[in-house]
Amino acid sequence: MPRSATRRTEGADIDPRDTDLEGFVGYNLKRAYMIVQADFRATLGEGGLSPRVFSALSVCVSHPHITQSELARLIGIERSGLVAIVDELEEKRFLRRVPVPNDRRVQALVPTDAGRAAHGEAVAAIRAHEDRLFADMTGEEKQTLLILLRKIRAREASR
Amino acid sequence: MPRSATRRTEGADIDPRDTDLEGFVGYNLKRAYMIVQADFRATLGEGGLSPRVFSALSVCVSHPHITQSELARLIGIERSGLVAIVDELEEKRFLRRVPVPNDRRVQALVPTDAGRAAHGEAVAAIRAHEDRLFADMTGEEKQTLLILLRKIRAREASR
DNA sequence: TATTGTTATACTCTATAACTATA
DNA sequence: TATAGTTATAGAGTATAACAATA
Repeated sequence: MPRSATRRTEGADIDPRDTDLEGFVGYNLKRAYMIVQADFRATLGEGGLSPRVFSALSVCVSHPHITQSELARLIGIERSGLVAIVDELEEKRFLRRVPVPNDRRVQALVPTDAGRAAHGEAVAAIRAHEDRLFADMTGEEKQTLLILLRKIRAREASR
Repeated sequence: MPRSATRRTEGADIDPRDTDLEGFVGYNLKRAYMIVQADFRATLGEGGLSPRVFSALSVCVSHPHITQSELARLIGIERSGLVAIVDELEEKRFLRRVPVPNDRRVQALVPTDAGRAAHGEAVAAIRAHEDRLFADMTGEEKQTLLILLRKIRAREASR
């Protein structure tokens, strides 16, 4: 059956592959990202950490006493956008803003015990979520994907 | 110089690789996506098509007389969200909402000559943008990336 | 009853600009 | 003059729920 016969208002047999859209990395990147972040949120649940809040907590755990400006740069957002994130983490008692003696402008971010525990649990949940979501990919494929995504990210460093 | 000596409020020598964050596909996906979509917008400029508007136009050009519901499903957004997109494309005279004889509920989307022309120009600009952005990747790497991203997208079909 | 297009609404994420207090 | 944190604000993008018209 020629496609032209069923093209109008039919749609059921439309092959998404024949749009030039499907050939673009950007489009596929967005669709994949939407799926992963939706599943991330579903995994961590209603009161759970959002992707960006988890990212911030994760860096604070790895780099205690990091400043907000450094953290913002590291996770790729503006300083102003970080305020609400740190507010949320501080309200949850997952970290504290600690004054720094030598420079009274900055406030170092220090994870609490509860923060480290919550981080550990989140990491476990997210590992399970990614294992589930990428179950049809081999370990090598996942590694290749990481390498290629980091290659795109490397473009950002030069800005 | 051991890292512990420079850990506090220094930050200049923090290696982003040593956060567990960097090991997650989701995080790398997001960072890469942010870079690509920002460059997309910069490429198409102020009055230019946004990613989602381009996507909609692209599918309309490939599948003239597609309905809004079909289009929404194809590009992975809600019907309600498509209204503003189609409004914008119709205001720009890039497509028209055309009544369908057999079913007066639906309105088929038909690209205009101007719409097809604008689409062609956008495709050329986006190809150049991706060629530039992924200049350090081989053709094979780009192909691999597309395949892996589509593998993630395949998860969505089962919902 | 179900579907199409639509509106109203809210939420998340991000960015810009301007402020303050420090340096 | 410059920087850290902050506030105010606006703009994308998305989703949910409800509605009228039509099937």
